[in-house]
Amino acid sequence: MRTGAPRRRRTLRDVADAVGVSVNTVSRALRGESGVSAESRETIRRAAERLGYVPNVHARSLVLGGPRTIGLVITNVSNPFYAELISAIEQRAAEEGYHIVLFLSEESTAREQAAAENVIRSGLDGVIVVPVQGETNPWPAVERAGIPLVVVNRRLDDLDVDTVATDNHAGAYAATSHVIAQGARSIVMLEEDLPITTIDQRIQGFRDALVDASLPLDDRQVIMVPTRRNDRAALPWQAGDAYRVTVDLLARGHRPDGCVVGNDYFALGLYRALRERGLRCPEDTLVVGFGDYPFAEFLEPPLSTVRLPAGEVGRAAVDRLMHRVNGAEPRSREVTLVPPELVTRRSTGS
Amino acid sequence: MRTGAPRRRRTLRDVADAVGVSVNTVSRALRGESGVSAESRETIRRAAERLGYVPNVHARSLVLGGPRTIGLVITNVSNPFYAELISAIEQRAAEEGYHIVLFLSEESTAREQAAAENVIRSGLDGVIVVPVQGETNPWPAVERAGIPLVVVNRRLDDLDVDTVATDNHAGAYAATSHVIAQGARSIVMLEEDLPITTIDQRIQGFRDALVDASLPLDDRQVIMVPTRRNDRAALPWQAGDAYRVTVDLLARGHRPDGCVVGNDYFALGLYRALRERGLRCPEDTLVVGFGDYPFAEFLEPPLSTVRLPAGEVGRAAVDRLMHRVNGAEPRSREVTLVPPELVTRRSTGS
DNA sequence: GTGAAAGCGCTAACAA
DNA sequence: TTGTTAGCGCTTTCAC
Repeated sequence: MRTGAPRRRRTLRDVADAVGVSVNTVSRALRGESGVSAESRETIRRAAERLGYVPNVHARSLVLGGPRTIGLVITNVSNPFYAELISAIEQRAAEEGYHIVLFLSEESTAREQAAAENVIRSGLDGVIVVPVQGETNPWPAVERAGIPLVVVNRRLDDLDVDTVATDNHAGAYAATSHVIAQGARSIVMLEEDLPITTIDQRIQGFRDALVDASLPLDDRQVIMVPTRRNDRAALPWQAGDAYRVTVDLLARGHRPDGCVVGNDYFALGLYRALRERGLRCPEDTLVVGFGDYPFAEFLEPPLSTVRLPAGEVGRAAVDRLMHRVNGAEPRSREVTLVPPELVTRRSTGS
Repeated sequence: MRTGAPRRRRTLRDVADAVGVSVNTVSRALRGESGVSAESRETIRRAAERLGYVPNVHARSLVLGGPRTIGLVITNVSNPFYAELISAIEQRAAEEGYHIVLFLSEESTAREQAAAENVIRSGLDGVIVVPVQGETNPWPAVERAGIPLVVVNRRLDDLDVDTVATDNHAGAYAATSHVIAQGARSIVMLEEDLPITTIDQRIQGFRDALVDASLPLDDRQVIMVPTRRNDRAALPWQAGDAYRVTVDLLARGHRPDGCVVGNDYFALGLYRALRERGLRCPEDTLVVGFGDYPFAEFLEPPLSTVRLPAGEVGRAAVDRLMHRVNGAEPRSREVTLVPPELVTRRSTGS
């Protein structure tokens, strides 16, 4: 039980006064610099301890230059893609001597807005962001505040900004072409119902592959799985929602012989729905996922999927940001597109 | 192509001199405060822009008090448990007005050491850490530097420190008792070969459950899956390694009728090994996992598993840390144990 | 070995 | 509306 007013934080001055030496001496003593008698050093140390002296980082940073810090604004950590992305970014940034301040937007524009404000207020040296792409776009303001920005994994078309992303169109095109090559003719695509460029581009890749193969294209072939990202932080519902959508599809009499799904969680739900209807994969329906999540290879049947280059994307984003943080040309925005890789397994008959 | 020496960073002073007003006026103009004529404001803005003036955060922080920041040192983001933990911690910390600086140790003592040094150097307000528990333990030094510390998910027995963890013993005990209740008599446990308390305690829980059920206990019932965390950041090898270990086990003629595995990835490998041998789950062998990873419910058969309270643990850790950061009793360490929850599904015959 | 003084770049009181 | 004066808490000359 401590009493009294929440007293002012102790400073070097307080310690100095208590011991009866100068501020300078205390500073050097506490930092272990030479040029202080062993005796006074001890006295000072003890006084500091007793008073509960804690150095003021901001004052020190002002003189010495504080740690360099970049913000990382991610929508969701539970997505294995982002997990790998974070890991790569943290590692590369650490190599460059930068700290990472993590903000989670959870696909909410409000939280994204708050993150952007914090980035500006804290004056971070730069920021890497996976934008929510909702009604609002707080990132131009960050650019205007002079904070270098790199957008990752999604495109911000209304903002002329450095971007590093997966080539989702190519990924979806390759996946779709693959199931066509394996004999599928009636193909559906399942995508999460999020208004983001990532998904737009995948849908386009799907369509282009069908068209290029001279297969008929019907809008109903692209099925949107309602998103729930706004409700929950984690994503465990993804498999369940894909399951329900697929059950519904099958109940209406559809019998696709090929399925391209927007992420590997969806494939889990799809597998279950197919099993329950007595449909076999790959005999009756080929399935290809997106992400190559750690479980994909161990499903029954092992899941063909588009492996996303999360590590590469992350490292490229840091490199790009470092470039600008270190004062390189203020105006030369570029878009880096990293190609994904199709991994074929038994779910597509390989 | 820019020439000349890497010139000093611009300050308010520079802008003020350029325009011919006082530093103060520039400050207020740039911050959009009232009490500056629209005219000079524009002039000042333009001059600042032209000179490439960027405010010095450290100086501002010194005056205003910078953002409060806590460090979060995690071993691995690819583990869904940690993903949820990070999410919960970030959210709760944000509510309290704190930023999160993320350090990834990847189960490497070297990186953990570096993280600890950075925490001290940066003078963070506090730190939440999942310790590596290797040869070295850099955390006492952090405590000594006066930085409040909360250990999460593992116990640091040689350090008297606030700890928030899952009750792993209880989880393993419950899981094991459950498969016993479901009829298993010859039970094995698969655990990752990491020298951490988490795993020690689970093994103990497993043993205690067997003993309490008067079942024979043999050291070979606990099978260690070699870890590879030191090589790779992500964890996609976990399923594969568990697979190999299980194949080996079955090849040696063992036929356990119950398996308790240390994480749900292991269950994936186990499932495959059983399938290949023509063993059925749950008919021939009951399986229970740890983690309730997002895919667990959608495996075939759906996986019984111990759901870990990652969110609760994370929030409790932040609360505990806030307590100390806000200057509460310096010496009253406590260990909070959050109970996990057994989720029974068809893999144990439910 | 120690202290006095200056200054890091900014904001805030108070004058003018 | 603007400028002057004081710090914020620390490190760093440079005397003594």
